[in-house]
Amino acid sequence: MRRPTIADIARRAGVSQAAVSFALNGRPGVSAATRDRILAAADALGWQPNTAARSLSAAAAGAVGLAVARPARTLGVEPFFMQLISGIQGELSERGYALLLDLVEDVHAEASVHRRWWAERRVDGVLLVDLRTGDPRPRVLREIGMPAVLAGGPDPTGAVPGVWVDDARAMTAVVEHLHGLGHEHLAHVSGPPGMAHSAHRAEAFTAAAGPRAARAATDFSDAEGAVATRGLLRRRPRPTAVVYDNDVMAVAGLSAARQAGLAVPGDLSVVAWEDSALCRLTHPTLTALSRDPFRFGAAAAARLLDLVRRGPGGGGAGDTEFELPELVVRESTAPPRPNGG
Amino acid sequence: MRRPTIADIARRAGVSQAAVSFALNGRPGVSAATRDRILAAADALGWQPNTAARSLSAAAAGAVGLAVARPARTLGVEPFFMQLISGIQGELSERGYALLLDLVEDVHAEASVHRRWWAERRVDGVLLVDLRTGDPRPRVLREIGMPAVLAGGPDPTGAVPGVWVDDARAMTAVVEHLHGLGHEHLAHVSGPPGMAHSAHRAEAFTAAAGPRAARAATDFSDAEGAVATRGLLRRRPRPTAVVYDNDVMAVAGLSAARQAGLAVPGDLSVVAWEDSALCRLTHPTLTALSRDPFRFGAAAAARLLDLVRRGPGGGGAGDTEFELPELVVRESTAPPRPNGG
DNA sequence: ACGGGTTTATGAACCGGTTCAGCGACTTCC
DNA sequence: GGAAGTCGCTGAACCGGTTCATAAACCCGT
Repeated sequence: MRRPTIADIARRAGVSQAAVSFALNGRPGVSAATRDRILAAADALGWQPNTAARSLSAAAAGAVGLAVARPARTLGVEPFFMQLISGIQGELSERGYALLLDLVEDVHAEASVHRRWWAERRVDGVLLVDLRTGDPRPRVLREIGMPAVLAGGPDPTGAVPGVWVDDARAMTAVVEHLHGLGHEHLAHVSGPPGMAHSAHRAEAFTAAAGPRAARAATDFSDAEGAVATRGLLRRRPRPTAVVYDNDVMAVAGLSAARQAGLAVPGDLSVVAWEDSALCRLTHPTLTALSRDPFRFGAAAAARLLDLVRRGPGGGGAGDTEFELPELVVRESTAPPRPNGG
Repeated sequence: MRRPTIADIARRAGVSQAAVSFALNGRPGVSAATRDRILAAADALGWQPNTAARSLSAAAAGAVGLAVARPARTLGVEPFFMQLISGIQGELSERGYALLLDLVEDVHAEASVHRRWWAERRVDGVLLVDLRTGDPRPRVLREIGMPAVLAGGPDPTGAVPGVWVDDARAMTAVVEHLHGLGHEHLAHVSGPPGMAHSAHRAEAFTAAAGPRAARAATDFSDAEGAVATRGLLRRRPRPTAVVYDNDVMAVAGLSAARQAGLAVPGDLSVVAWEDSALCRLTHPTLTALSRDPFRFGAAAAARLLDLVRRGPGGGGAGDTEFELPELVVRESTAPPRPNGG
């Protein structure tokens, strides 16, 4: 019960291996009648291409990689990633590509995974997430010449094309919403300043809310989100609204505020950057900035496959803008109490 | 700037390709001196094996697959999965294996992904999660003869070896803890009865808490967790403690209880089956059953690689028990109020 | 000095596809 | 009717490793 190969098909259909290959790949060189006979034989034998053999001659792996450099602890809690992966997956499997996943320590480890994958010809390209300031990855990728797309770009060095969201405009919209409700003392709990998108948002926040608005940086974890919240709430004037850079920290901030004896949204309005089930789990439910990570992942994957198929030097190095996230207003934002602050 | 191949190494070291292959794989047939020369040449050229070529002759893919049939929505919220994957990943990359991930609709789609992966020789084996009652996957896997390990077994059909946790014993421990606190009216919010481990736990709950204890089944989502909670709280006598089959539902239940005007743990004690950051995010923090998904994943992956290396018919079909989860008591469980119920 | 055994190295086949030069047979055109 | 072109198909090389039969070189004891 050996796996059938094209040789078996050729024998059964009474043709050469080359003819079988042509027929199976829908290229000219065989008559319609012969093609049908070959396809019927392949079908009867239950033939499937051996990826290794195909990769070897085609010099393409039929797979793309995603290495993620975040502690599994944080990764797991953020629904964002799974949805992103799910979106990527959908796009890939539709075109017969597989997804290789690797969870690593940091961006340097990620860069070496990329190197290895490329050297071993395990993947045809990679997706990048979480660009850091001074990130080594774009440089490495350009050096080895592997196709790559940055989900969450744009890459300031321009080495890697990106699918990106206009965080600055989104942040402005959030701040305007809070201003519109009458809030004057805003605060922002950001992720690590080393992450490019985090830094962007922080800048945009300051630009929109004014240089005296309160800010705190964290590692995106619930723990630091809570600590940052406590710190901000001790300030005078006390902020009446906080924007959190992810959903997990917003939930943690909610708990922290409650423990400090503050009502949400009465004493404090809360906005989460990423929308997810988490934001609907809490009481009150959280106002959140909602983008569709599923479609975002799909867009990035599509862009990558495009790049892969174009081959090296195929142009199309530009960035693609993804739709602006939408602010979903729920229970956690309201006008500040007149006696608050 | 072509990628170096063993032919290049052979030329540089002045030996045959076969000698290079022997040297690089640490097998006998070359002298120590020649071996060193070859390794130096390989190093100088920056050689890495081409996985496709290696797979083709070795008839091994150097990768294992994980197809998950759960909606991305639920998957994302449960930290469990990412940690599990992270654990799997750690074990795999240590031994040079890659992980293929696929998110699919249901177990039937999963079975066809398995079929395709195996036919294409993309993977050497797969990991299974979420065994269903009457699950088609063990049958298919046995039919095609692909190595597989069930994370969360055991498989009642015995077709697939599993790494499993004694849920029944764990459930008994939880119920005893609640009994010990003085609770008499317990309830259990389980996952879908179609999931084997969920069914197991439900049975164990009934065995330990008595046939009249309240039970509700859900799809593991926060939404159904909340609905189930509201239903249980309308019962008379009202349960004073609820055991949730995952962390997400426990959090949702917490909100539902609060909205119903009940204090936790004063009026209602809450236990979550899976421990995660989520359980520490809430207020009060949740008492939870904690197993280490990271090490659990690692154990399952190790078992699979073992099976893969043993080759077909290599025996070792037995199940492996993983350590019993530990009950981490936090703020959400306390003795019932004497005037409660 | 010689037979037997071990160590070291080689050439060539092989894994399962893809691809291309080449070759009949058949059509087309003048 | 013969040159030119097209169509359908084949044989063989090729991708980059692994492996095995075989041979050359070396070691040993007698």
